This record gives sequence, structure tokens and C-alpha cells, in this order.
Amino acid sequence: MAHHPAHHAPSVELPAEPTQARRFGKTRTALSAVVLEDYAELIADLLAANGEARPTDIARRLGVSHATAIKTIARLKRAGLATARPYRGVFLTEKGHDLADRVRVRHRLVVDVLRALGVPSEAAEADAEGIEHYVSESTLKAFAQFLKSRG
Amino acid sequence: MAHHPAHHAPSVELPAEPTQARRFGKTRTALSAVVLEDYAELIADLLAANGEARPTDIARRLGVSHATAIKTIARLKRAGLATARPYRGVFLTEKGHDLADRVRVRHRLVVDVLRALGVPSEAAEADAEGIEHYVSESTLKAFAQFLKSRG
DNA sequence: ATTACAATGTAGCCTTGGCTACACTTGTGA
DNA sequence: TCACAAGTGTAGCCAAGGCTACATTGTAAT
Ligand SMILES: [Mn+2]
Ligand SMILES: [Mn+2]
Ligand SMILES: [Mn+2]
Ligand SMILES: [Mn+2]
Repeated sequence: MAHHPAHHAPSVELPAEPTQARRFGKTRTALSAVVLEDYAELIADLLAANGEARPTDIARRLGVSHATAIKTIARLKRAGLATARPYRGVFLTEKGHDLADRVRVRHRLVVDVLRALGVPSEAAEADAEGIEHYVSESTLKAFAQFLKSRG
Repeated sequence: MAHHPAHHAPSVELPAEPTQARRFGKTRTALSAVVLEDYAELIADLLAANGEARPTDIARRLGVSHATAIKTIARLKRAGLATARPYRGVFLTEKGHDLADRVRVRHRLVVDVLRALGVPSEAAEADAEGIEHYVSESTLKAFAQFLKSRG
């Protein structure tokens, strides 16, 4: 098997392997953070709106079973993002609050940029829910700049 | 337990539950497609560049073990996106090619928009690798429009 | 023909994020 | 007081995507 058959010269450009692997790896890392970020953001919102964040409410809003929500809350605790005592609701640690704040900033900025680009608001909100988890500092900065510079 | 304590009136606005659940659900669906989309796009690129797509090459470019790549290739087959016979490389079905084409279009469009917004190219490429999986038709259209209207 | 090595495949393990089904708390209202 | 329903927790299942370790196959060179 060994080597590539040199059938024909590469006629299509690909990024160098290590570069491409790094990019994909970054995406995978982000992937595993998606759920934690959404939970943190939602819990912060519920706490702000209702003064409490109950597993059932979290589950309902996420559209998952309460069992799933509870398991993920356990993961948030393991990650040092939340605290929760049985039957007593969920709270965010400082770290959790920081994360929630950062996610909220990204969420708003992404929605605003999409809207500014002419995306209808429901689509903007829905897409932002995914996009928000992949926006680097560079992109964030560019987004803010773009919004400012264009009123 | 029953009802929410009416401690105080909700002072923060949240989207209606079903709406929010639908958005999150959409994101989860996209999530499970991320890997398939990246594989399809990469396999198409390898086929175009090298005339073949071998599990090892796929693995190297994704930054993943060959065992992982092989398992995912099996999933692509199950999903009707690829064909592969032992020791004979991976090929895309028509469905697989279609998917790869659509993903490539999104990828380019996202990169172009990020670049146009002033994001440095390496960050644009890296972020696009994630963002591309969450861009709806609406947003795609808006992106294309934006690029056209601004030269 | 043999051999050596790269590539491929397989097995078995882990974590995560889903689910359903069932059991236990808790707060309210009768 | 106490029953009952809502909320919460637990157990056990599944698929996916990751890994390492080991076995097999193909091919290119000798
Ligand atoms: Mn989100
Ligand atoms: Mn969000
Ligand atoms: Mn991608
Ligand atoms: Mn891509």
C-alpha cells in the first residue's frame, strides 16, 4: 500500500495537513462546549427572570427531558460552572456567570450582525444559537467594529 | 412544589418556551450533522486533489485516529453518503457529492463574509469551519446579497 | 517469492447527550 | 394532617465520536 500512486499531479488546492487538523480540532473542542455554554446562558436568563432556575424549566426551554437536563447539570457542577443541591434549584458559580456573560455577548453580537446583513429575525435568532459557539475573539472584534462603523 | 413562587414579576424577557425549544432543537440537529458534513466535504476535496480518499489521509487531515475515521466512514455508508470496500478507499454517492457541494458553498460564503467584515484570514477559515454548519438558507441568501451589493 | 511496512480493520473502552421507566421529595390545598 | 401532583432524582438503555492496542491485508522492493 505504502505510497500514493502518482496517478496525476494534485490539481486541487488543500490546506496543509497540520493547519487543517488544527482547525478541525478547534471545531471539535467548541462542539463539546456548545451544550455547557447554552446551559450557562439559559440558567443565567432564568435566574434573572424568575429568581430561580429549576431543572424542569431548563428542560422545557431546551426541549429535552428533565432527566437529560439533570445529567447535564451534574456535568456543569463537575466543570465548576454551577452549584445545585437536591430539590433546591441550580445556581451559577462565578465562573459560570462569567461564561454566561461571554456567551450572551456573542449571542447578541451575532444576532445583530445577521440582522444588519438582512437576515430575517427568526432565522437570525435560530442561526445565532449555533453560530455563537464558534465566534473567535478576532471575529467578535470585527463584528463589533462593523456594527459601530455602520450605525 | 407545584407552582413558581411569585416572588417578583419577571423583570427579564425570555423567548416563549416552544420557540426557544425549537431553536435549540435545530442546533442539536445541526450538531449531529457537523461530522458528516465535514467528512463529505473533505472526501470530495481529497478525491478532487488526489483521485482517491484513503482513511489514513482523512484521519490525518481531521487530526483524528484512523480507527475513528474508519468508524465514521461506516456511518457515512449507513447514511447513504459514501461507499467503500475494504482496502479500496472511500467514494461519495450522489447524495454524498450533493452534500459536499452544499457544504463547500456555505464554507466559501462564510469565509468571504467574514473576510469582508475584516476578520483576518486564518481566523476566518477556522471560525468558518464551525459556523458553516449553522447557516440557514435565509442567512446564505443574505450573505450572498451582501457580498454582491458591496463588490 | 519473500519480506517488511504502511494502511486498514477490529475490539474494547470512555464520555457525552439523548431517551423511558420508575422511585422519592416537597409543598399545597382540602 | 395528609393526599396528591409536580418536581426531582436514579437506573438502564442507545448512538456517536473519541481513544489505544492488536490483528490482518496489500504492495513495493529486494
Ligand atoms: Mn447556542
Ligand atoms: Mn445563545
Ligand atoms: Mn466544518
Ligand atoms: Mn468546511
